[in-house]
Amino acid sequence: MKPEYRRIFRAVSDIPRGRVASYGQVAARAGLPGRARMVGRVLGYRTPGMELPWYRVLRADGRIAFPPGSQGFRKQVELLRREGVEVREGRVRMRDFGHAADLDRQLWGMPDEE
DNA sequence: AGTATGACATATA
DNA sequence: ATATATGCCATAC
Repeated sequence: MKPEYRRIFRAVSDIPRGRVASYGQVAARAGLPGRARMVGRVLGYRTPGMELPWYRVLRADGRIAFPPGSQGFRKQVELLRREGVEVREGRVRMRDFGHAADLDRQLWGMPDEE
C-alpha cells in the first residue's frame, strides 16, 4: 500500500466523532494538499474489516458524495445520524472542522497559516 | 500516448 | 439555488 494511502486513512481516522470533514480538508490534513480526488478514490480502497469513519467525509458544501437514494448514500446518512449529526436532504451543516478557517482568513485577509 | 471518468474544489455567471 | 468552466490527480481503456 502506498504511503499516501496510509496518511489519508490516518487523517480520516482523526476526524472526531460527531463531526465531519470535506475531502479537500482531509487531503490537506494528510499532507496532500490539492489531492481531494485521491481521498475519494482511496476511500473506495478501504479494506473490509478495517475500522474507518469514512462516512464522516463529505463534499466541501456538506453534501454527501453518493447519488441520493443509493446504497452508500443511505448507509452514510444512517451512520452519521447514529453519531448525532443532523442530515437534511443528503447534506449536513459544516461545523468547526474545515470551512470556518477559510472564511475567517478571507474576511480578515490574513495570509495563509495553520 | 491520448482520452475519459470519478465518493473533488474553486470561481464565475 | 443551478450551471458551466478549470484545475487537479490516479486509474481504466
